[in-house]
Amino acid sequence: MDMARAPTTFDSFNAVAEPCRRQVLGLLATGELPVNDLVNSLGWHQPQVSKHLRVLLQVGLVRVRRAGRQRLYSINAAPLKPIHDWASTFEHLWQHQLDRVKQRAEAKAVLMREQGGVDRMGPVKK
Amino acid sequence: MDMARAPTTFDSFNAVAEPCRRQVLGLLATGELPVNDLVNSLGWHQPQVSKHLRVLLQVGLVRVRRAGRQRLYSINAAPLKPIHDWASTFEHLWQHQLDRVKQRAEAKAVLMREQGGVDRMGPVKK
DNA sequence: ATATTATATACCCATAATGGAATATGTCAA
DNA sequence: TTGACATATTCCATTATGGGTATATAATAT
Repeated sequence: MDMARAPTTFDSFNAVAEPCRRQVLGLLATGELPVNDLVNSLGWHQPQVSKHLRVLLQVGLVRVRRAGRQRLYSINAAPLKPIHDWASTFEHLWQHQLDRVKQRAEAKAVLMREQGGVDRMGPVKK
Repeated sequence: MDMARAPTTFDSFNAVAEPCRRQVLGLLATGELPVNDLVNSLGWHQPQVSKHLRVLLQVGLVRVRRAGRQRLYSINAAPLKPIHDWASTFEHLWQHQLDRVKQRAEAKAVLMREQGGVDRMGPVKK
């Protein structure tokens, strides 16, 4: 009865979920750019670029400045911080997981050294 | 002519764009939980919870384990790392921005101390 | 076998997003 | 003014979401 899905302009999480928009931000990370440069770098149709920029603008991830007949877009990374912070909340969890993977790998390495086995699953032939 | 929007199950970026799903992950961060516990904690309808869990499962953000007639869901944070890493790419940008804000605040504070002015915009009365 | 509990799926609806193509707006030049 | 260039907006078709409600499936208890 209400929204089908949070609009892309709802917050930076939604705006950035679209891979295209992440690409745009990636390019803008190097500095201010006019729309046409983005169009050329990305190889997309100009309206598409403008539309993605509009979404980014609405969530405050980019700023615009007019220079003659072009509009120079620049990044404003601040709204990405909440995303980073939120993900950080879970950092210890994937660390542990990676640790476990690493430990298992090391344990295997030890076994190999001890028994001179081969790095392969299954029982080791005696 | 193709996808209207990347499916929520496309990657963790999209899965996590939905605030509800972040809530679920938040609860699971404390440990394995059966669906019903989530339903009670969140106060949503059970099918809704199951559906969100399904999306999280498809992008690998949760694992399931059967225990009798219940299914115990646990978090698997690994797919959040790419999000964290991606955001980190821009960290220096929002740092700078924050630094600039802080610097401006400090500069203002200095002026206030020097001239005993009031924290207000506009020209300072001589 | 049947009832009960726990969870998943199917169906409906309103909303909206994406890319493409065409067109509008705005700015500068001649 | 007219034309060329830079960018934005509108319209279209396709796709899929998320909530609600009803129902299916699975496991346990009686």
